[in-house]
Amino acid sequence: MATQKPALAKGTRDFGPKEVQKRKYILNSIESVFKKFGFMPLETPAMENLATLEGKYGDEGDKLLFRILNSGDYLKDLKEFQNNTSIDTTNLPSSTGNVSDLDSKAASKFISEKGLRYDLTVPFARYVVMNRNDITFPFKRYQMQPVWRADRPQKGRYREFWQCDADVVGSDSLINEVELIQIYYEVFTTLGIDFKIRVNNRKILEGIAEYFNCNHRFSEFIIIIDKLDKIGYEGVFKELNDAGFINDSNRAILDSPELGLFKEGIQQIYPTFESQLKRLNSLFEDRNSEIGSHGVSELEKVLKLLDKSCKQFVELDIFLARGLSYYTGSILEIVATKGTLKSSIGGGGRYDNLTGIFGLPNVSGVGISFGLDRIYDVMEELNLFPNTVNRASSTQVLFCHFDEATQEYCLPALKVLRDAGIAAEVYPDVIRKKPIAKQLDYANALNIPYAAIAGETEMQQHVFNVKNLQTGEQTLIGTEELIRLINPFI
RNA sequence: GUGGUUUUAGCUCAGUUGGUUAGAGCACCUGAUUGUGGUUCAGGGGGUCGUGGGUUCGAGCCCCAUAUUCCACCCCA
Repeated sequence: MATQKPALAKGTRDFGPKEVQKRKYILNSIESVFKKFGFMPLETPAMENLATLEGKYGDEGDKLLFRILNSGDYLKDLKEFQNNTSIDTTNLPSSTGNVSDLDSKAASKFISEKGLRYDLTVPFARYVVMNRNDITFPFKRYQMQPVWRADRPQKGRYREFWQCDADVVGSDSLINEVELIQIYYEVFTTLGIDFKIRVNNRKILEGIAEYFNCNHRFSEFIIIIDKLDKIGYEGVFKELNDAGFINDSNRAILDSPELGLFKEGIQQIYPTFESQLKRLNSLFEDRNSEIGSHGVSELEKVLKLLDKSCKQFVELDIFLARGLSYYTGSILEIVATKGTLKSSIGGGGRYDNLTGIFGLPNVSGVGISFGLDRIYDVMEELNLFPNTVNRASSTQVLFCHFDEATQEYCLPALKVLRDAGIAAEVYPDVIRKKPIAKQLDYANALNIPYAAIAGETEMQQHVFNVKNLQTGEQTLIGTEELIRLINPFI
């Protein structure tokens, strides 16, 4: 049989012992903060029905869904369609009943019914609707699981990556926004990451669109406006023009540097959040933009409730438009301020209508997400992992021996150490040639700090020759002393 | 989805205008050293040059296709 060359699927990675150790450190840090704020765990399946996933993430998102081929004879329905029997073809792009007239998107409806989850929020909304009678609202849940996107991999972008989400559904209160920002603050402070939280409100964006008379093509307009800090005023104006947004009714405003005021000017001219929001509000009042004013008052309330230490990391970005199409209120985005990763390491917002799609209207939700893999990349680049998690093995002591007799002599001591809560192991094989050198090599490779060497003489004296592998010091001590050496507090 | 880039030993990478048997460092194994590692010295094993085609007397090098890596755009964690 020909051997095949082992390889990973595109955009996926293995995590060796060291990586897992460090990823768990991040996960544990996040989870403990989630718990402290009263969130409860949830896990959902890797795959969902495509009907659950499709249409929730916009057209771009639909393209990035990983679709699962139906099991069994997955061409069966397609053949039936070809034979034009019982399938309703009215909603399909091709109603000719001819397979060759179908495009891939239409054909996929016949051969794929399930997909891998794209995020954790939509499966959560699905769960809430299905379990509405058993859930006590407001429901606070956290969820830490992998998600999949059929994206082209690049820096900070993978096809399989983990999200750590905390969401509250069934509560309109802006206290939730405040608490979620506090969670961000606590987690990133604990991990030692320099960050800033960019905040905005979807209603402010809608107010801005109204201000420029562009609310008829809201998201398109906002996506262009959002690029202001990237491509500048001229770039935005050109893109708006190319997209046909500029007309006689708004040419004057867009042409004026007032557009620049929003991004380039507003933070300089108005140094505090309060003054920025006030200025924004007066613009909205000029236009009678009720929704814009509403967004301003929501943000004002959130900022008012936020404690000082937290607030210094918050930055108002009135053009921040996160892609997910389901946000209706607050919008949050986290970026690391040091390191080379420019894209966000977390994000979130409020969504009022997500459960409505599944038949449970009037339940408002708000949530945040941590991007585990990007957080890992930032911490790795900036060397932020503590030394204790940089070790692959947690073993403290390796018992080294020369033959069967001395190996057996180690076993009772090994058990005593483990019973005392100390991670310890015995080298499993008996080595005839240079046994100690081999076993010390093993301990070094695994960064094990102590070696307990048992030879003929040690066995007779009921002791071990305990070697500190960092300093090279050796002492002859018994099991009890060995325990105290490793953990003086027992 | 668009554009560019990468792939040669376990790892990181050299490899001249196409020309004998494809190299280095690290790692690994053996010995100097039969109870002591991270230092030194000597020796050793290991590669269908991503894969499949093509051009050529001859291909790691040129051409085509494909996979993959990384990067930018789009979009996003």
